[in-house]
Amino acid sequence: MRMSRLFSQTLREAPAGVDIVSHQLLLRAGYIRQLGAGIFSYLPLAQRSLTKIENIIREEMEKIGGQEITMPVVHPAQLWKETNRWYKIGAELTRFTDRNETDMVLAMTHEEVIADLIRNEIQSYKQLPVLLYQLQTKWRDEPRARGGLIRVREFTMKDSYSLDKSWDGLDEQYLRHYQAYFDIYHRCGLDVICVSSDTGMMGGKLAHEFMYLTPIGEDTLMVSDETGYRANREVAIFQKPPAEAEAVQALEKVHTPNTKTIESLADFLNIPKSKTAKAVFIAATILEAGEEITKLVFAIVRGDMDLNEIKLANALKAKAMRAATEAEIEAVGAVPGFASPIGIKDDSVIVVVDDAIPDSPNLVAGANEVDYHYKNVNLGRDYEAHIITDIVSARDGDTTADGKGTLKEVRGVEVGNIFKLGTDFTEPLGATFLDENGERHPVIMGSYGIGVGRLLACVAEEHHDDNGLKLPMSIAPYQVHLVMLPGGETAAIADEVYQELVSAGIEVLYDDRDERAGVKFNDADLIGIPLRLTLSKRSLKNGGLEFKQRDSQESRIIEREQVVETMKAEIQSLMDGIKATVVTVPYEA
RNA sequence: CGGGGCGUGGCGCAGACCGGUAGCGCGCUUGCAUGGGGUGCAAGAGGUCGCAGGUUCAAAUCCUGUCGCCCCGACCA
Repeated sequence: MRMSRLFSQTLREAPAGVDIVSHQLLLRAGYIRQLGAGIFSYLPLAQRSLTKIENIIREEMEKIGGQEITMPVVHPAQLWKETNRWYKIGAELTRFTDRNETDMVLAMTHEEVIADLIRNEIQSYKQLPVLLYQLQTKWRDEPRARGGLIRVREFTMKDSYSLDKSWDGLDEQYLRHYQAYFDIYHRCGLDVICVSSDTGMMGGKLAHEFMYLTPIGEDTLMVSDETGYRANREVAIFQKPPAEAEAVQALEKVHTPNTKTIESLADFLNIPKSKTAKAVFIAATILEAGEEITKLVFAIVRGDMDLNEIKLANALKAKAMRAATEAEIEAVGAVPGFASPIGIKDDSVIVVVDDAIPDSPNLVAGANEVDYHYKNVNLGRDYEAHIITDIVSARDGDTTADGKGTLKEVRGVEVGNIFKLGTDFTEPLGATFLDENGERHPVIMGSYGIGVGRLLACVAEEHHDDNGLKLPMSIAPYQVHLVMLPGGETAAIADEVYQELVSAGIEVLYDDRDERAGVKFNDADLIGIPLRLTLSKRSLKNGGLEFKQRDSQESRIIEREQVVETMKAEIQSLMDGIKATVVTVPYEA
């Protein structure tokens, strides 16, 4: 490609308010342009990289038996109503009606359509297992897009769906995806870790997320170097520091003016926060006898710990949760700031207690009276719990659940996920098959996603320097950047070299513009093609073309006759280097 | 959805408090010079100041509303 014709311009300065490196560089290097919040156009350079990433994904999907299909972006809402997600999912699912006033949705994922497809296409166990995948546009109306391509509303996703007749079959396909995903990321030059995760809106039995570790990541992960434990904080388990054993004391009301927070309470009474009980009020939407109802939930955790809303939602099997309003809290007789389950008569309130509380005697808790708390509050004697389970978040420095290691808190960007869905979608949609004995069973399903644009953004985060991008050979838009510095015969010779390289099947970005050396070198650095050839009067005098890798300071002269062969070898060598990073990763459930 | 910020040529910004000819840098066009890390000189093109109302003799500037974008939080696979 001649740069004089390339539909792309580099920018000296990044647009205002762009502060994530990948976003800045992809904009400045002319890869992407923004249309709206979380909506981007991909210019030729980005498109070429994305296509390469997609092809890597295709290869790895085909390797594990995947067959590519394409499903629609617009779905009749009927399907989503059948699985209940029409009702469960909030505003991130975009709904509209067509000209006949039929409810429609914009695809945010494709489990419904897959299940619909197979309920019509699959009747027999002989047709299973199957693995279907697509690379397709998703629309998710995120509350807040951010970080350039890190979090967008419209994006291309590789989503695959495994279909099996047995749970063992699902396990196998899940495992194959696990390794295939590592291979995909490694081939793109990205190192990731795999963590246990919540199943969220997907439902299902088990899920893992693939995380690129970076401080700009939106997910908090708990990892242990000693034990290899890795989990999203949403679900991370840990060993809770035990409270000191002591005899149960008599309940005692104390005057505690202006102590609405745990900090102020602990300070006022001069006790550690671990001697207090914190009450958090949540309005949870729960399905009861097929009806959605909103219930007030008292979540009780020890004052030195933080409530984990995902764990709480899972404990309640809640569809949705929000902070309760003061009015709702007061309506059941509790007093915000001084609230606790003690003396609450309203039996519609669900009390969920963290499992550290039963072992923590004589806590200080609210007296449901302004400026008063109780001392020596004990679960069982002073109040009852409907549910006792783990509902607090692990934190940096906590002990692993097995007691053998320490948890470290790191940030990550989720570049992929894998879900064991089981029959969550196939059952409601009636996607069944007949087994060897003529018995009908729901197909067992798995769902696996990779965000393609986000992956590119993460690679850009990982591979850059102060001057610009340094994309890995496997996904760089071009393999060689040929820089012609005008003067004498250089343009004519460079034209020939360009043709020779292209004829040899090498992907070349050829800077044929009448620009100064500084402009060309700076643009080349920004765009980040891995190999650079410079052809100038000086290089010719020195015996040929100057060769430099984007990722290196050194350069050397290559005779013109050797250029094609040398480039082939250099490309191969970089590809071999990437290949060496593609390794088997042991699966840890 | 809560909090904060910002909308002025393609990009980055000033002008606004104190209403009166819309300005700077980069980029773009043309010419001359230059020619190995964003070159110099000169001449140009390009903006109904997000949009809609209002106040005023007069609005980029003041007021009201609205739309959009960014950041933090909530939320989210």
